[in-house]
Amino acid sequence: MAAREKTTQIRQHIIEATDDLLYRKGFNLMSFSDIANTANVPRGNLYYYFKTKNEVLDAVIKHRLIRTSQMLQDWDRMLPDPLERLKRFARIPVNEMQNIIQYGCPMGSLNTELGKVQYDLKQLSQQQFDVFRSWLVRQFTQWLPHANADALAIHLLVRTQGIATMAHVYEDPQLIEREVTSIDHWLESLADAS
Amino acid sequence: MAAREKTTQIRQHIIEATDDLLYRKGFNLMSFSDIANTANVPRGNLYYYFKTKNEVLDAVIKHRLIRTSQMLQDWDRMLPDPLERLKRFARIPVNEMQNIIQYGCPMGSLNTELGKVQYDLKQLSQQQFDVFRSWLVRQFTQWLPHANADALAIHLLVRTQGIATMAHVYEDPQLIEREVTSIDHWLESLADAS
DNA sequence: CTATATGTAAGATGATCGTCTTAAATTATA
DNA sequence: TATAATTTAAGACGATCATCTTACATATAG
Repeated sequence: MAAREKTTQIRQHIIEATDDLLYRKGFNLMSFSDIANTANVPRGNLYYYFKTKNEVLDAVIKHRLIRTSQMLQDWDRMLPDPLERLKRFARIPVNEMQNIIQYGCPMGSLNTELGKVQYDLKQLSQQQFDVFRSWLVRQFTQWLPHANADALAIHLLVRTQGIATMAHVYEDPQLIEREVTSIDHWLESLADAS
Repeated sequence: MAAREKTTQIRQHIIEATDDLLYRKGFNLMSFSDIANTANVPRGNLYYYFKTKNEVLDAVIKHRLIRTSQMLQDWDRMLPDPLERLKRFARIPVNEMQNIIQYGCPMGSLNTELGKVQYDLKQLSQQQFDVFRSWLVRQFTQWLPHANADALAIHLLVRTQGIATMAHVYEDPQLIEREVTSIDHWLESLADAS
């Protein structure tokens, strides 16, 4: 294999390993040594790929943005109906139940952590929400042209974030089921109202 | 002043200063030196009052529990109607707008932070939610005896936590206003339904 | 007043942090 | 194959962390 290729591959491997580590440990408790161990790269060598810890975070979030965009594109292709797409979004907490109960939402928990002291890094985590927000706005606009699509999108994000936080607090799977069902009913009531 | 009294007073002063610091910095980035500086107590002396950082956290959360209980008792005294009490609860994000936009919810952000790695400390932060949860259940039970009071209480907690998280993400005061109004409408719709 | 308990203040300790240097090993290029 | 560029791997660096010891000051009690 060409060396250039191998380098890119290792870099990608580090990013993906760190993605998981960041979710499970949080940014402040995730050390350079942790990253090196998890990715099976010598600590000194890690510096060759990323000069600072912030650079790793930047790469991980950029990777997340791509992954999310691809997922949403897949949904656009698979699900022709905007309502079905919105319901698919609302089901994320159900599908990711175990992780959410144990670690909360990957986006929400990161933003909450960075937003306190590392204000400069917070805008990075905000971008993760932007991808979902603009996608949700498109779905609502397409579905209900005369509604306030952005307010509806934010409302959905509010409720899913609340579900993740509270499910994490009480480690309660049923809480997720109940609240997601409630979101479904809300979505359906929107159709009736228009 | 008697020495015993003075000691208790200093201890209390440390707790209250740390309460604020914990909220603004988070647990992991709040060092013993930070606590000492904020409370104006020499670092070495701090150890006399609290043997470990976890002990400080324990004291701060116990202090929060008392403060919250007293606040809810005040509401019980001031507001005779359970619906008014629930609306008062829902207005917390409006009253604490600036803090929430800048630092998120003190309870939610702490639980999210501790829940990842320091699982042993997570149950401490969970207690903060228990106080609100049981109080909310009492209000709903009193107001709507035939409803699932716990599910309604959790739903309210979900939405307020979601508001705090998203208002913090987008630093958006209007988001709070809009979502709290939406909660008010939801509460009123419960009265109509029964 | 004296002795004992309580409170204060500074600094030591070892571990770990993010960052950086450097020299050897490997690979690409000519 | 010889030379240059890239990659690897180990360890040094100063800073800061939570924790602990110790010597000293003050207050309490007999």
